Amino acid sequence: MVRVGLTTERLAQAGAELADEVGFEQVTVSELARRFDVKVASLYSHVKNSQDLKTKIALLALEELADRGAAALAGRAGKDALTAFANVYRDYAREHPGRYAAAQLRLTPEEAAASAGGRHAQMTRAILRGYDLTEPDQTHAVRLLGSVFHGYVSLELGGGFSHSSPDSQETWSRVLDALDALLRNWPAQSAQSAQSA
Amino acid sequence: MVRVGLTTERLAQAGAELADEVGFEQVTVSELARRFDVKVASLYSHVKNSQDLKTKIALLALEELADRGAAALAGRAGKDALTAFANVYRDYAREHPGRYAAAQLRLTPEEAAASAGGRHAQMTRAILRGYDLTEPDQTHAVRLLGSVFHGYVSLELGGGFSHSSPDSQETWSRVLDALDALLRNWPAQSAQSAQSA
DNA sequence: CAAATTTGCCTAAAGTCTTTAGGCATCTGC
DNA sequence: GCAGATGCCTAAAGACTTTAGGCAAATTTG
Repeated sequence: MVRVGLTTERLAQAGAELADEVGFEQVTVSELARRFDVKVASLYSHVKNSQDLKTKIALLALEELADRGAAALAGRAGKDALTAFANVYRDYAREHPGRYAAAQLRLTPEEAAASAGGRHAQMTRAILRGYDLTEPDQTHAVRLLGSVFHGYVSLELGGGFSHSSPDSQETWSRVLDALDALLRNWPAQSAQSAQSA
Repeated sequence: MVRVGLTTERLAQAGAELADEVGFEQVTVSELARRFDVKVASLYSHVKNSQDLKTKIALLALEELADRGAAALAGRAGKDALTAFANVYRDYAREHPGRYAAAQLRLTPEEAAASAGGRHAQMTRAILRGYDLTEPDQTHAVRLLGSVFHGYVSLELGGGFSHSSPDSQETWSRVLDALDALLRNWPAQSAQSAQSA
C-alpha cells in the first residue's frame, strides 16, 4: 500500500489538467483516481465531493487568470493595458479551454467572495484609469468590458467564428480598436435610456 | 400497458421545461422518464442517447430564440432594432435560463448547420442595415454584438452583476447606448491593429 | 372485421460514477 | 520504539446510461 501523496492542491492541479484534456464537463472523481492509480474512495478524504472538486478547479483557474492579468497590466496604461489584458483572457482560454470553462462555474456567494473574482474586477477598473470615466459610467464600462471579453472568447472557443472570413484574429484586433474608441468617447446617457431608468 | 404517446418533440419540449426548472446540466433521461411515468428504456426509441436529448433541447431553444428575434425585428430599424433584439436575448435568458444554457451547447458542424444559428447571424446583420458599415467591418460588428449580448446575459445570469450598484438594468441600457454610439461612429483600423493583421 | 404487421413501452442486465462506512498499514512525534 | 494520527484500502448501496429482447396495443391490409 504505497502512499502517493494526495493533497487537495494536487487534486485540483491534476483536475485542471484533466479538464484541459477532456473538457471540464468530463472531469470526474473516478478518472482522477485512475490517473493517480489510486482507488476512488481515497480522493474523498481530500475533496468533499465531485462538486467540491470542480469548485477547486474553478478557483485555481481564476487565480491563474488573475495572476496573468496582473502581470500583463504591470507598467501599461490606456489602450496598451486594454489590449494586453484582453489578450490574457483570450490566450488563456485557447491554451487552457478546460480551465477557462471551469472559471465560468457558478460559485456560491461565499466561494465567490473567497475567489480571485475581486482581483479581476479591480484590474478591469484599473484599465479604465487610462480613460476619463467617472462613476457610474466606470462601472458600466467595467461590465461592458467583462461582457465583451467573456462573450468573445466563449463564442470563439465554441467555434462560432471559425470557417468564415475575416479570421478571428482580425476581428479581435478591430474589436479592441472599437472598445478603445468607445472608452475614449463614452456617450452621455440617451433620452431613451433615461426614461427607462 | 397504457401508451402515453412519447415523441421526440414531446421529449425535447419536456426536456426544455425540465432544464428551466432544475438547470440544463441536471437534465437526465431518467428524470424525464419519471415525469412521463414511463420506464427509462422507453425513451431510447425516441432519442439516441443523453447527448442527443440535450442537442434536441438546444436546437429547440435556438429556434425559439430566433422566432422571438424575428418578431422583435419586424418593423424596426436602427437603435430601436438593436435594443429590441438585445432585449429578446436578455429576456429569454431570464425567463428560460435552462433553455438559454442549452442554446450554448457546442454543436457539431452538421448540427450547427441544421440549427437556427444561421438565422441569428442573419438577424444581427439586419440590425446593422440601420448603420453605415461595409465589409469587413460589418462582420466585425456582427461578432462584437454577439459577444456583448451573450457575454452580458451570461455574466448577469451567473449573478455577476447582482448585489452591486448601479443595478443591472441601468448598465444594460447604457451598454446599448454605447453600442449604438459605437456603430454610428465605427473607428477605422488603428495603426496598431494594422501591423498585427 | 379479422389477420398481419408495425410500433411502443416493458423487463432484464451490465457498465459507470458517486458517496459513505469502516479497517489496516504507514507515517509522525515523543 | 510506541501511540496516535493519517492515508489509502475494501465493501457496499444508490443513481444514471445504454443495449437486447419480448409482449401488447395500434395500425395496416385483405
